[in-house]
Amino acid sequence: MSSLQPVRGTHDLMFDDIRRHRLVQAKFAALAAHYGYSEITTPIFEATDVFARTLGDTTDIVTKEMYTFETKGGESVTLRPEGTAGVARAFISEGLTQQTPLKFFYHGPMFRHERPQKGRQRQFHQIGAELLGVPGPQGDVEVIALADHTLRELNLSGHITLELNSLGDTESRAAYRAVLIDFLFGHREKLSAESRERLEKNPLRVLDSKEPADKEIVVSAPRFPDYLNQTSRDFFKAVQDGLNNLGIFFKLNSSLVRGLDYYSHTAFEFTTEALGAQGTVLAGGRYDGLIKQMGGPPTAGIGWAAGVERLAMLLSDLPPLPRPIAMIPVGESEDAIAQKLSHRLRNSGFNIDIGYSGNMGKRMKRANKLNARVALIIGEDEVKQSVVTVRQLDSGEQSRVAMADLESHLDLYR
RNA sequence: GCGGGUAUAGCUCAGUUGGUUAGAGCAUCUGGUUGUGGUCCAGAGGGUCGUGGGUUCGAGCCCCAUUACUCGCCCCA
Repeated sequence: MSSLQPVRGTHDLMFDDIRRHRLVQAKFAALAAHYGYSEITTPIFEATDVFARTLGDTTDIVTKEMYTFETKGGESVTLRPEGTAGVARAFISEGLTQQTPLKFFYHGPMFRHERPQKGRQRQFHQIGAELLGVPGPQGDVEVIALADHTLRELNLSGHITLELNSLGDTESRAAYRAVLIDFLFGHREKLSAESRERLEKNPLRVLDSKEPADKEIVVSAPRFPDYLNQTSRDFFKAVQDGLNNLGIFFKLNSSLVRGLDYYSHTAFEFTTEALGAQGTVLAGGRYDGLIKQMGGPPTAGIGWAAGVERLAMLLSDLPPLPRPIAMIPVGESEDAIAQKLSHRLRNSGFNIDIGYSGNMGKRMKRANKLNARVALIIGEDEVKQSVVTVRQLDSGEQSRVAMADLESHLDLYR
């Protein structure tokens, strides 16, 4: 056991792990393109303000989880803890504000300095989609449909449920916040220490406290839906109708609160029981105020992000790896011709594995381990007659094929 | 940041009340087969028992510290 470890909360991804990640990315990328979204890659770090000013001064992400450092020029930069702020920044700095509606999707690493846990790492990966400049509920419906479709495409919809809530517009939220604070203050003494702190920083969070004592109080708390104004109510209704129209099932959850400050109206989470404490697999919402807050023109926005590690853990079987054709020179004198033949076959689209050294037995073992379908054996005899011995590894049958005819003979295994 | 659990071979794990030279399976390598893999047989290599200290005649085992992993809290994808 080596003492050389990757930095806490980071992981090397290889073999099946990275294949799972690729599968998630590839299926999502294909589907997003199908919905008319185009890919965007924003920098992995941004000026610290991009995150600090938008995510909310009181959120844990900003107060204690950001990887922030100073550049040689004295500028404060931060490794991105999430994807939306960067896309919003690009929207403004690339002068795209006249080109709405815009539909973007992305994938890539994110960084948060938290205590690692199952499904939670300091460097982790997200896929996400953002729809900019669509203020109406059809935007919410489309974005949620893309999320739902992505999960279905990954065969995960079975053990995942969609939870839905509305945080209302600014006016509704302010109104509710006021009565909620009022109510909670009345029960201040009975609240848990954590919730008393939440009361100061982010009162809505008290609603999904897991403390039994808190839960008891929360049951009789004023309910968010009752404080939505007519506009917010109509909007939420339209989103629900839209989802019903598409046959997408959801569960209303009035205590669902998104962590980041920039959300309004629709908030949603796809959750599972299968990942312990990290049940949220995909989450998002509407953020109509964000672009303006960052200095752009008022622009509606809605989007979501999903944790690739969490999705990857839920995937069942990976598709099998392609079976290569093993090129096996019998001795050193056949190396050159084997290499030349491999090159020719690779150029015609065949998947060729050529062992780098070892006697024939070793190379056959390697071919077997790689699950090769066919071995191409080239020895002195074969070279003399310009043929190759083609051995089917599953059946053990073998025959000789003229080198010139190899491509057409192997066509089955392309 | 707070709490619980774990740490023995490349991997998964045994290791009795503290007692000789720390084991198994899988994997790797060699040979049986110098032009034929998978199965089989025989053999080999591989360990500062996470790290540092302590108790003891004696520590993989007990105690303390520390690090990593892991699960939960907080928070979040």
